[in-house]
Amino acid sequence: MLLSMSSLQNPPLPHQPHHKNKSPQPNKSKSNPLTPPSPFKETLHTKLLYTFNSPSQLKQIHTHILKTNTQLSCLPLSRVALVCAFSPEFDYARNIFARIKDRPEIIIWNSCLHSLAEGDSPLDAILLFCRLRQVSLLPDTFTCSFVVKACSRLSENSVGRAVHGVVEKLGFGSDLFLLNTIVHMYACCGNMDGARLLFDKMSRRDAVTWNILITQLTKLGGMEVAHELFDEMPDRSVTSWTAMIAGYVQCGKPGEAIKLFREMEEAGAKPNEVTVVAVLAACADLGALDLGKRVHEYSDCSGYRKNVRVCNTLIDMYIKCGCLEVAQKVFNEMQERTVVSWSVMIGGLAMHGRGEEALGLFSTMTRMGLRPNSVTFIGLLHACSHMGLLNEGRRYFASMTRDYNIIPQIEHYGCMVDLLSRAGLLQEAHEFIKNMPIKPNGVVWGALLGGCRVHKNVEMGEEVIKHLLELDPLNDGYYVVLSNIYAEAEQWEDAAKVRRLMRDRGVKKTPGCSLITINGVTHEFVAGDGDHPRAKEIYERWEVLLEQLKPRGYVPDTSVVLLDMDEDEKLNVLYRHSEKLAVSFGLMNTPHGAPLRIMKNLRVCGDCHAALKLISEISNRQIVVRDRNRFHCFEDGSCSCKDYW
DNA sequence: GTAGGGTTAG
Repeated sequence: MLLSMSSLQNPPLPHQPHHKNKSPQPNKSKSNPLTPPSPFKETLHTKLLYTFNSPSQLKQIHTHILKTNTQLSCLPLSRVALVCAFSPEFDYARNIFARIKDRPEIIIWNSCLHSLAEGDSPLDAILLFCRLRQVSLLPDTFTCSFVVKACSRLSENSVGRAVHGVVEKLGFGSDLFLLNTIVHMYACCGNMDGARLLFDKMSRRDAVTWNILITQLTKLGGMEVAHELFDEMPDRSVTSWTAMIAGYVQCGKPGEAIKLFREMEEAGAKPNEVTVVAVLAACADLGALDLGKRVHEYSDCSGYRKNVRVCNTLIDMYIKCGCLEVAQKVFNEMQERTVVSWSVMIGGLAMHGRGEEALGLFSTMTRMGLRPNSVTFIGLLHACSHMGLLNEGRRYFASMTRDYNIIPQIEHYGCMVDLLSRAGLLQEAHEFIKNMPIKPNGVVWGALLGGCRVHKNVEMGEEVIKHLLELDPLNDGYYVVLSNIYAEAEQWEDAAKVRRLMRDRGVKKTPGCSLITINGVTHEFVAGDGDHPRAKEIYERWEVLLEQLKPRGYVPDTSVVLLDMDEDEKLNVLYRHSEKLAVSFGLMNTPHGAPLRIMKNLRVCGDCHAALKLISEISNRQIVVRDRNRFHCFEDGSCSCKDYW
């Protein structure tokens, strides 16, 4: 920061001498009472008053005001301050201000500081503050709060600390508003010790003081300390609850977030728009459709549907809970949409295998003159890779930089590698990675590895795994895919080698786990689950299904089973994959024709995919499965992914 | 005049 601390802390300099020839002489010219108010006067006033950008234009208006004997205070004074603040005409402005009887000068500078602190260059607020100090203008608490705000936005801890010193020196050290702003400033600058020190020292605190500390802690991942403070604070406000809920969502604990939301409801606090956004995000993560729907109704009743962010999160929640049509309905009903609304919808369509519609929405969006951002392109490329839209994907990737000046990030490269790999262009994908201007990460190599499995390229898979094991040697997923590649090539010895490597390194395969919610109760099934209270019934239901599946061409594919065992045992493992158990359970416990919604922690295996397609036909049900990457909507014997996954 | 919110590649 190129700013001298001394300009903040030194005793203020005496007034600089005014330029006499520049000082305005108000009230000298009298307006002629016989002259009718001319339209010119009105126009000049309204037009110039709000359009002047330089001191010379200001002087022109000023002269006019003096000539017409108009009230000086009708000048937009904070604009005068802004225009003159960083020009040699600083004193000219001050001279005008000195003639305004009913308003102390500092108030005018304050409103100027306010807009600078909140605007695009908060640094100017700090510079102006220094200038005011130099000319001995005495700041008030407002002045200080705006400068502190500027420091927060710039993460300028040392300047902030200096301003804090000024605050103490001026005797504002007990102003609660100001101290809250300073606590926030320290926390924003990452100086939690400074924030905590001041917090502990404060003789009075209000909910805002606590909320500031809690919020910043949650942002830094300090959920435990945040929760302690939350428990300790005397008067929790809606913001306190919201900060905690949002914090849990942010750190990947949506279940905790929802637990807290229920506590909040019991405590009788009324969720506001921000709370709703946080809870909906938690519902989206968990696929908690029932609660999501309830929050939706609540938002309707409370008038929160006018809020774009609420709607965007609502759309995202429905998308991630598998209700694409409802999401589209919310999107269509929105009064105002932002680029985020469009991006959410485009990404959502991609996730649901509706690539063409995603592309269509993108073209509607751009036709309407809306500018896509980098996230929009992630959704778009995602749509292309999942539908095998090779040329479209390449075109969009080129277009993002050429037409929109958006520099591709690792995510965009990841999509491109995925696009090429799925399409079978493994060599080109490999070249693409090698030529990337940024270092490829595990996701990028992982996309290529996935392509090697689909297109059964053992050699390339072996090459790719080297990079992956270097980047992330403990990620079980990579070993599993490689082992699958070997198994599919019937290189059993190599598959066994991979399993030994896993064992030696202590890497364990994450067990598959599926969730299904029936009548508000979520049931969890883990692969091979024999412990479920209704395990026997569920297995029996599966056997019945199996007998219906076989005549329709279902042939169990045991190659996906990695374990070293005989064929019968493999079948046993295969038949206890978590999504098969969840579907059997769902069929047993829901009325005919009701759709089944299942959430899975891993990707659906090829065998389950084939089985679920047939089950949707046999049972005449829609089965929506959200796996770790995307949605599969099984209906009438086929899947929305069109088997391209 | 102080605190809190939306989309993101395998």
